[in-house]
Amino acid sequence: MRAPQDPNQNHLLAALPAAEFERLAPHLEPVELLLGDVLYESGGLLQHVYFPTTAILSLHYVMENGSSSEIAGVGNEGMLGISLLMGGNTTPSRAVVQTGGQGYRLKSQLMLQEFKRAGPMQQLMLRYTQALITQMSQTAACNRHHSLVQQLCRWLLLTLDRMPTNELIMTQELVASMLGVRREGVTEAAGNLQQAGVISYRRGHITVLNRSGLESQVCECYAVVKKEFARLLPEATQRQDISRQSHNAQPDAVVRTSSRSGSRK
Amino acid sequence: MRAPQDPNQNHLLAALPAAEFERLAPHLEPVELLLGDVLYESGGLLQHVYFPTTAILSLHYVMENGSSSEIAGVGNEGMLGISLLMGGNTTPSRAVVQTGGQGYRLKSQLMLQEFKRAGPMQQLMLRYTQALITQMSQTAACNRHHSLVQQLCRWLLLTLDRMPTNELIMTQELVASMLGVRREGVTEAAGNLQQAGVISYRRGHITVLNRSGLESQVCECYAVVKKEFARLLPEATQRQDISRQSHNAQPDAVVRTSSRSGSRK
DNA sequence: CGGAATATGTGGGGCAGCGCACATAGGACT
DNA sequence: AGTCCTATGTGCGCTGCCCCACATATTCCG
Repeated sequence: MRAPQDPNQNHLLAALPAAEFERLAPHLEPVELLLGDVLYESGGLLQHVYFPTTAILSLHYVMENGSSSEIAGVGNEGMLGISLLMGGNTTPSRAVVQTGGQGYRLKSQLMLQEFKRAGPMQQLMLRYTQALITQMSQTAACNRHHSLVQQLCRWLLLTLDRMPTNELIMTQELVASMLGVRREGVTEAAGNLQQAGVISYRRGHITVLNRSGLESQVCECYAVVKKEFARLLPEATQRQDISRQSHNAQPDAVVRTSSRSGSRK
Repeated sequence: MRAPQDPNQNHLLAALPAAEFERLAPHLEPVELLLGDVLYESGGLLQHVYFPTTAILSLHYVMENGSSSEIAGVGNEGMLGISLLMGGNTTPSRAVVQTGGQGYRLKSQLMLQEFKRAGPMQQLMLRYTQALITQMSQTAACNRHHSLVQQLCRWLLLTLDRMPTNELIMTQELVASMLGVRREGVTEAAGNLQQAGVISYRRGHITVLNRSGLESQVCECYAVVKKEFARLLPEATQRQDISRQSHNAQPDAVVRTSSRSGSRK
């Protein structure tokens, strides 16, 4: 149904030296990730870690009163499940699929084994962790100091960077829950951007028409995060045209994630 | 001038197995940390990591427009300089002394060496990193969803837990810059708490009179962070009365931190 | 003891985002 | 074509926090 994927589409996997990659490749299990799938529940056990290729995942904090905010996003530049490596077997945050697509998953056990070799994989994961921390910190400060429009621009740009196209499949309601604001607020902010000719949207679709328009309105937070990623993960940031040939370009069987409890609402 | 300190006053150091502790102990350098000292500048090189005993440190993000927010605090339960271990040689955040006191520092080189043994120290530090991430995430969500008073309570409780007394040496101006809000906002919020008999303050001093009063007004974020610390670092959370006897209870020479550029404003 | 510096109190006006209650419109399904 | 569900637009009053300006109080220090 979908185009076959390649592990090298994930920048972290692509950045691994051949030896490490070979060791893991047979265990990388291609998965189809559907919008709204809940990959980790807050406090739940981590059975797998995920390497998105075309999908985008999102780490959320859900508050007692039901409102929530995105803490960080994970696309093809990263991995979901860092807290496994940090030694907790559970995450305190919830992980959901923000943009449907594909990815690979790996059993926690195997990932942990590889990490504990204290080799290139560990190096890479630690640097990725640092980048993630930067993203979270910046989000915290941005939540405090910047306007909704600025934050929307930041979020759009970060998402756009993880997408092959410039069209997001995304309702304003969903965007609102990412940013932790009211839906009406997003309607208004998106309206502004549309009037300015920067984006256009219709029922569940947002198309970015003019990227530099976003960049002119975004707060500094976007650039800070991008720069830190580039600094910490140069191998994973640059294009990987010259990288390894695909291994299992034709995945044997695509596994669907089981828990789809969050598909609606 | 001050009471001599003991490395075991820092919970992370106290949680180290004897072998690791012995290896590091000779290199732990006692330092006096003064209110306002800047230990790391954003983007600067990390020369040392710090283990506070009686001091409290604070990680800040400073925005382009000059406003700032605390991202996380580090007291005797933790260590400053995690990003060294994650592989960046620099921090993106600024670290300042929030409450004057004592601590130990260790040359980055040595810390890194110990970390790379992939032994108990690495385990401990990774778990601490996870706890720190939780704190940052919770801060991000809290900034979005909770009121100033709630956040003030959270901040007071977290700080109190790191203090031997219940009196903070702290102006409202400083608290405001921690929370990333206006000074007047803090005045108002603190006024509420004072009227409720929960705290009392005078020019630069805040005394907590009724801890449970704070707990009744605080948002969930406080408990979440505490719980996660307890889960991840049980050795470092429980009392350490039974731990090792002090090694250099009488520090040979107390070093003062050099960069004191931030002592005022 | 008197003055300067700093910390805190107070008030007015403004605005961004909230909560609520609807009105409208797009798209899917029959 | 009609129906229903969901997504989006809009208006209102409200509140929390902002910005600015200034009044007072405390402490330090010469």
